[in-house]
Amino acid sequence: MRERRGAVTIADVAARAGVSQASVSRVLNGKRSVDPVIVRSVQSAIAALGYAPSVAARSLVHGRNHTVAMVVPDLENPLFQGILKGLSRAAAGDGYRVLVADTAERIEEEEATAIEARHRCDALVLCAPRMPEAQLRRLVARVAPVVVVNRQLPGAEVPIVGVDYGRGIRDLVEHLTKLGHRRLAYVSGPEASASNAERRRGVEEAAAADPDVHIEVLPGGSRLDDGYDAARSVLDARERGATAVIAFNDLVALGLMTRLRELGVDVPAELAVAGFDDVPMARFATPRLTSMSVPRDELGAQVWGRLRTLIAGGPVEHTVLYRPRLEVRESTAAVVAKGGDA
Amino acid sequence: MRERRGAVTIADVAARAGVSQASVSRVLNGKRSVDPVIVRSVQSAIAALGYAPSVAARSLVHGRNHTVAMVVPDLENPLFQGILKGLSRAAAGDGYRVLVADTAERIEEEEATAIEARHRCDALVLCAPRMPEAQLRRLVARVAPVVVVNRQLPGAEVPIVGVDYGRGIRDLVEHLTKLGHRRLAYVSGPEASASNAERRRGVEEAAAADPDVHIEVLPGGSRLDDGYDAARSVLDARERGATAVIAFNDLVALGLMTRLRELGVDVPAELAVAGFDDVPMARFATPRLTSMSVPRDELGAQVWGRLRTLIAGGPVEHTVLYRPRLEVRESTAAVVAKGGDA
DNA sequence: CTGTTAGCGCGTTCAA
DNA sequence: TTGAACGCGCTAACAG
Repeated sequence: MRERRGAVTIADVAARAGVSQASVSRVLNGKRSVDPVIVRSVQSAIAALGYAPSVAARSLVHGRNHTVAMVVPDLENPLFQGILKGLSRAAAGDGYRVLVADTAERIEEEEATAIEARHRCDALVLCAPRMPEAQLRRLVARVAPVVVVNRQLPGAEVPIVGVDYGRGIRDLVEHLTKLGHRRLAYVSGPEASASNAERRRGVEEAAAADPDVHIEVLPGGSRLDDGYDAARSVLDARERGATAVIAFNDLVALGLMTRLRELGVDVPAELAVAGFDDVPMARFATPRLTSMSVPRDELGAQVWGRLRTLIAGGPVEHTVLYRPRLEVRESTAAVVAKGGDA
Repeated sequence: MRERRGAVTIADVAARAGVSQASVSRVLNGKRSVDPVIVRSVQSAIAALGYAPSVAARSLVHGRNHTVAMVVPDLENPLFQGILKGLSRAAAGDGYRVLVADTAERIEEEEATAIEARHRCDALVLCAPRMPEAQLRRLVARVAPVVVVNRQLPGAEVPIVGVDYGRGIRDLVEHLTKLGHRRLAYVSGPEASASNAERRRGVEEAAAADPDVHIEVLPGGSRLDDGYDAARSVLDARERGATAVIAFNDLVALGLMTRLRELGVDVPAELAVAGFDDVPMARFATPRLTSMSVPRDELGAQVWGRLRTLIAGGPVEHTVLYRPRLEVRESTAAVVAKGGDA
């Protein structure tokens, strides 16, 4: 791009090598058989002139960019960061690059951003946890090829790569109930977030599966501050008998633990706390945070695999959901008989 | 891109509106004055056909992509994440998008990656903290327009946006000496890192400025684990009289504090700890981590400003270095008279 | 003010 | 095997 006017073109190479442009093109693309003599002269001409093919011209001819875009609401989110990293590295292996289209949380601009990004790229990765489902369906049909991250979209012709949050939550609840916890609290994530909805479903299923288990849902958020601020309502829940808390994600859990420590609440002795995502910091918290591990980079690699198939004209591959892995650490311990409460 | 063969082109619009392609083009670009009647008919044709201009064709004609690439060694790094975010949002405001070129720590491929990325874009942002200076100089000249992040490059014709690490460290040392600390330790970052070198220079200058102050340099790294592992040597330094530690960055500081807590060393009573970068978690650590705040997003915005000027054919603007701001928190406190040591 | 023409740089027929 | 010619979709001259 921005080939400073007068950049060396294939014509210059052809002239210097004394052959036609077509021959140069063939050498460049290894097409057909070309006389070895010509090959050499072309190659040396290329080297001498420092020629590099014009990406723009190639794109125009092929209708392909070798670029894909990833649409995200917030680059701050560790999950998306991991996916971006995994995606960009995997794609690079196939000569593709990744464009970031950060919508800065403006979900009303998400659709337009996606469409615009699609015009510049061969395919899209859509991370739109809060876009209304109907809108997402329409969008997906319009911008194909596309891979959707972390959302269910029943019946839609689109590959989905994500995390089985429901399953993760159920596994986490099981871990806690095995430790003797019966009354739990779930500090939820952003209201409209699809992955939060899945977690809540997991919470409900877990509660429904065992009549002894009760899970209270508390408002929360997705960041450190949200967890910090949720301490108040968490402690209220504790008054009502809760002995363990599951946070929407690790950031919330870490923020919560910070506040609890300030308030002199001992984790896990007085209250067990668990997070979700297993961010690096989880292992370094005090106490070390029990969490559900999600293979962030691997998700990105899987996304690329699906995308690549689509770009090559292949079929919509099956949805793949990673089952989070329980990482038991210090923040969750067996429930302790508790004195004087109702 | 990937205009499915047979996408609607400007010719279709022209035909439907009963005008020439040139007229359509004019309407599209608001060039010259066009008969309002034609404008309307073209617009309705565009709407009816759902026409969207081909980015590839435009790029070929203009020699511009409206895309810039950011080359980074590691997307995991909070600083680069912040810059990417700030850059991508600022660039979006001018209709530009950002391509990420993650070199996956392979510094030997950095140059090739940068050149390749440059072919797809109108300009480059180079984050190459470990690239040898001579190589960087050559590269910068070759891929212009380009902005360099977080490195000094005396005499080179390139805008630089960065952080004044030396100044930051000196301010931090001053903070500690005011608290009565005289013997400090600096847990350094990656060996070849330019920003680590600047920090070390800051350390030396601070020590040179005050004969009473001694600063010992310890090996370290850039991640949580590195800080955790550095605890051993930090404690050795403490045996030698050090009462305060400055870590390469917050991650290292946080990892270090985790280990210290495990070992029963009280921060800040027995040892003061300070970090650098002021990542969100710093405020939520226990104790809350004193750190030097760096405006990550703002850096990205500044980078875009410089890049935009360059793309528009403007001059190489002055280097801008942000002076980190001291955020005093709980992890640093006044030195306490210490009993029985040498 | 509008239409015609000529490329932008490359890949790809189709003859030779 | 090679080269000439055309077209990808669009914009910028130049006439009219």
